[in-house]
Amino acid sequence: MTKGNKEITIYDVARALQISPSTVSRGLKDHPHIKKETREKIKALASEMGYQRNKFASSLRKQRTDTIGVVVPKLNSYFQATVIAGIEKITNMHGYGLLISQSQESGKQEMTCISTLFNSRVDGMIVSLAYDTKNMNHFNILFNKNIPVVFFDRVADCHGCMSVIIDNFKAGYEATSHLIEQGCMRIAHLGGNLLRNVYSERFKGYKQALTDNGIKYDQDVLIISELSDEAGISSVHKLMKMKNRPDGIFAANDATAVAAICELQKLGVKVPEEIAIAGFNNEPVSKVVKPNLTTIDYPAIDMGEIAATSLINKLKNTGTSNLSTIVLNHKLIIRGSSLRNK
Amino acid sequence: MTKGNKEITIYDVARALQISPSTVSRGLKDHPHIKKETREKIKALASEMGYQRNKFASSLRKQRTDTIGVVVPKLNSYFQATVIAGIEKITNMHGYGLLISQSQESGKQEMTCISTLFNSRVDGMIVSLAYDTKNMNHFNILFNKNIPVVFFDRVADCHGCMSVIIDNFKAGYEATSHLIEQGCMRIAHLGGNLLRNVYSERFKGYKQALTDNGIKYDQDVLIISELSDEAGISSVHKLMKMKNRPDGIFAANDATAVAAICELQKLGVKVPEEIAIAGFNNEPVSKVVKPNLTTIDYPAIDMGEIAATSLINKLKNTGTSNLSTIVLNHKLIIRGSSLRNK
DNA sequence: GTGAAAGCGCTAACAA
DNA sequence: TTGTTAGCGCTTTCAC
Repeated sequence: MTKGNKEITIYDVARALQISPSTVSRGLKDHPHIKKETREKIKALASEMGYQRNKFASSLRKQRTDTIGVVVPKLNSYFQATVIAGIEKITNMHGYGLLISQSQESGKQEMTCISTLFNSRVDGMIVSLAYDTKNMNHFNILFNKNIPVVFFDRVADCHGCMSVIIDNFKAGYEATSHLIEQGCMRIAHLGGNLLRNVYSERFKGYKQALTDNGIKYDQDVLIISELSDEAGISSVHKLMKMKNRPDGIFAANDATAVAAICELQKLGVKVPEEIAIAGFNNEPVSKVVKPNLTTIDYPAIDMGEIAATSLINKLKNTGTSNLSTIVLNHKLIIRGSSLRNK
Repeated sequence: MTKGNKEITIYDVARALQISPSTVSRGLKDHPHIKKETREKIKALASEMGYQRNKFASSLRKQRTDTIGVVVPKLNSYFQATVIAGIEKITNMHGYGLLISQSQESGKQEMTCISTLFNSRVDGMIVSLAYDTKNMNHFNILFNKNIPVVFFDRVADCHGCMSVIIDNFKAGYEATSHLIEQGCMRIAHLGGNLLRNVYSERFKGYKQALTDNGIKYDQDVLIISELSDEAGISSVHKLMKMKNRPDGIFAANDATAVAAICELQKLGVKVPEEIAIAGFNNEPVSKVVKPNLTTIDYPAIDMGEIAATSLINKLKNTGTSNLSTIVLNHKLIIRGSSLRNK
């Protein structure tokens, strides 16, 4: 478009057809007022002439962009990429474009993303919060203009935004209970920033499971980190140095759990015999590590599709758009890392 | 923007300042004809009033969108996400927006992506081809309108498009030579679609290394697949059924190599003693699998940055924008999966 | 150094 | 069922 031959406009089509531009405009979008015959003619000629709607003129006029912004912490996980595939599927179906950006887990970068997308005048946004986002002030520009936001996975409770999540409390409870069933008496938790719902809920579930099974919660074996590989490794060292070593670990994500397994093995500790381990997310790597990782599976593609559908419903004011939270099912996947020989 | 209070425009700023809209427009972009003093005043008030440039009006008028389209095969790899981070960094610096889409490794889906981005009137595009893209016809709409395209990693030679790649031939040669040095005499190759430069070059390098070391290339141990986990598994079965089993495997990506290692171990075959293995890409999983995977590392972030920089140079007609191919360095990372005890 | 004015291509209220 | 018309907000040529 920069240089090449000039674009075909509705005026060109109108002139060729000896009708008015507005009729062309209407015909192109199947406006019911236009005679079917005329519509067909318009569409046929338009496509023959290679007409492409000019989104800028249209957005300018309509005060809508038909574009949705997406902000995820990182793109490089199977989970996120799959959620996005789900979002893409739905938004494409409804003729929305997608502007995707990554906050790189940084609250500061997240502000930039939000503000960039805001300046691009997206109609709505789908967001999963960065690891260290402290408050939601940077969303105010959106709320002030009534730009709807749907959160998924890492959500926040604000301004009645919709959220799509799983029951992280229950999942944490189940993973921990499973470890207890396997005979663990002292279970460490490698958790994330408790500001994030996903991590605080998983932690609460963990604690509740301990309590319900008569095990005392011990703060010494709670290790909060950014849940990286390195964190997994250093956490293991910390735990192994204890006089009172844990015999189980529930990690809030797979990366940390996997790093922990590898490091434990390096230290000569047997998994699951000496320490049983469970992770979270069912990333593909959980099937590579030996023993395979017990973890929580949750439906990334559905999360994306549902988040997108909710947002579009809200934008179009159709469907049941005032649901505030949608909770999807998760599943505990039991594998070798936690299964003690029976 | 949909409903909320109306936007501030240059007219509002102009009125408040008792000057003309054109002066405001110029002042905002530091046009040299405007007195410095006036410029400052304009900018101060504009930001105070919360003015945001309307990109649609601007694009409509300028016939440029300041937006770049990106098409990658899949988002869910460390490599791709990192390339994109590199692209984002550069494009943000230059005030370009980014439209990202995934072809899901399907040539058909790739057509849709290209055409959607084309309809969004991106100024230029950065592309890594899908697994099974057969021809480049769907790029013609871009070439016809002089929309510049930069390819990275999975590139194609067409219309003088720029490409950012590594020397896949050399990398394949090195990986194979390394296996030979470790004593492998019969090396299988798990390759990808030879239509893709990356796979054909890796294959050629493999073949050349065999030849240079006096090993006869045997087509029986070349297995072409879509390089998935499943492909790794079934390939291993196929190879293990042979009377004349290979003692080494060079896989064209890490996923396949890792799946192969796991499956071999399941079958009771020792890696690297009985079969030495090398992969490609240095995905994080290569450090999880036991033994750790020997692989080729290449600079994803640089690839993204360089691709973006080249494209922007081309768009702005600055820099050395007529380079056709940029080749980055790669590195053979030797790990346990190929290291025979010495 | 600043302003007036035209127009980018589309949509929708209103008119016919 | 179709046409007329008035902008959406910005940029830029031309004039002063």
